[in-house]
Amino acid sequence: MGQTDTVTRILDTAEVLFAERGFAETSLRHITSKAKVNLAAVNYHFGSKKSLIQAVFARYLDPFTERFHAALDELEARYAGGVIPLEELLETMARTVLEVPAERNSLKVFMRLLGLAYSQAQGHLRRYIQGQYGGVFSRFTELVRRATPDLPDAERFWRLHFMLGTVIFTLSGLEALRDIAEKDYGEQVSVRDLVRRLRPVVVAAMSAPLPDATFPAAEAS
Amino acid sequence: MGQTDTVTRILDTAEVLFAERGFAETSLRHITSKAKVNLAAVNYHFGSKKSLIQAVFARYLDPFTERFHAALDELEARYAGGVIPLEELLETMARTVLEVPAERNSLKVFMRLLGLAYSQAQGHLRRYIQGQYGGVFSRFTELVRRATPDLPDAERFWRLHFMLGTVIFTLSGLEALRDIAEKDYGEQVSVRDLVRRLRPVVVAAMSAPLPDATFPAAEAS
DNA sequence: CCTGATGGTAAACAGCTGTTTTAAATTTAC
DNA sequence: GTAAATTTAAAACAGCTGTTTACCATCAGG
Repeated sequence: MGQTDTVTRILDTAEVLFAERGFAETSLRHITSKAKVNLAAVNYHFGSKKSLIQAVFARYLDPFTERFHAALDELEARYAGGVIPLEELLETMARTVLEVPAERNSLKVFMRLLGLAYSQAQGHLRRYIQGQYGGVFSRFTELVRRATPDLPDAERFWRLHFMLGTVIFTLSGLEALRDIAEKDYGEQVSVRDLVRRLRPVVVAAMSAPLPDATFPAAEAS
Repeated sequence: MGQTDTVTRILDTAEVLFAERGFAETSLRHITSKAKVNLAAVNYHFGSKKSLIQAVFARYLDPFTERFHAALDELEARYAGGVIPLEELLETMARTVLEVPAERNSLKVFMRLLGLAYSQAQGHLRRYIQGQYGGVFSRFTELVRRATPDLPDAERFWRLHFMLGTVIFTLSGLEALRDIAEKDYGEQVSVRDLVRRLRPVVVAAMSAPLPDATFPAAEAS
């Protein structure tokens, strides 16, 4: 192997470029030239560009799911079959999300990738992620369900996705927002600071009053 | 002119394809063939693909800004220099956002485009939108500032973006989420329904308690 | 020393991209 | 009716895309 493994050099370069420019806008030639690797190496090691994209995600999501499962195990044990409070669940998820990329100083990249996974059409990616990592998410939502028994199922579903949107949108567009914030308020914004600000907002959103019932005979839409 | 203007036929087709697949993934040939228009017509009428993308946005954002300015005028007149309540401001914004594409039944497209404008790197687009339509947004945030005098400026800034994330993320990924929701809860979800669910969440989030102050000597990050 | 992998390289492939060019058709103005 | 200006049409352009091919290096086991 070279000074660093060719495979990891490709992954390291690819994830940064993907995060910066998106998948379609990042060519294999751009990746390989920046990684100082031969063009064919990508297809040799990964088979295709699609698989490379999935590999980039797997390198984050595999450790994430493992740690998250472990953290939930620990939590369930601590509460011994009782109900785990919502704050505790959210806190645990946030901590795990931050832990994984922290080791490589790449939270920004990780979040941006998550955002792309949602926004870019890339059907194969959503299917891959859903199939590979849908399990942890189900486990988490089930625990959230027990923590918020008053919330109708549909309402909880939507609110969870609202908050997912908040977090991914904010942290993935962080670069741009940070620039504006600093210009307007001269304030240095760290991720840690943002998470601190996010917490009360997410909690308040999840415990907001239920919406007024719609009149059953409202016009169709 | 043909049965319908060539220019509008291009725009109609382009916005749908852009919304479905993103900008880079949508070729001019795809657009023109589906619009039954000659390939060169795009470059003839719009000059370039970039300009076509901007034109697609302008067709939504121009009427939006006009109406939104008018609605804010009306609101300021009604409250005669006094403070406009936050709920009123949010309500007005929501109403205007829904009004514009309602005439063409293309809210889904509009939201998806907004999401793309944020998530796709496309530097020129963000610059164009910021330069062309930054004004209304500034006016709106200033009114929000007066409506929430207790909120520190930075906190308000971030919360507004949190909520922007929630709305854009949800409504732009609506297709996918709708599929999941229907499968899981057998529920038909209309945009109107979603907006109804969003309202209490957004209000609660904006009025959430302030986060605990960080200890000044916390470790850097 | 030969054999057979394994990892890496350069070149070529077919296909699609946005854009331009050239020519024909159509509309408008006088 | 003729001339000028728009608009459409088809073809060609250069450039980039992901992928494949054929070839070379390195090195282990026999």
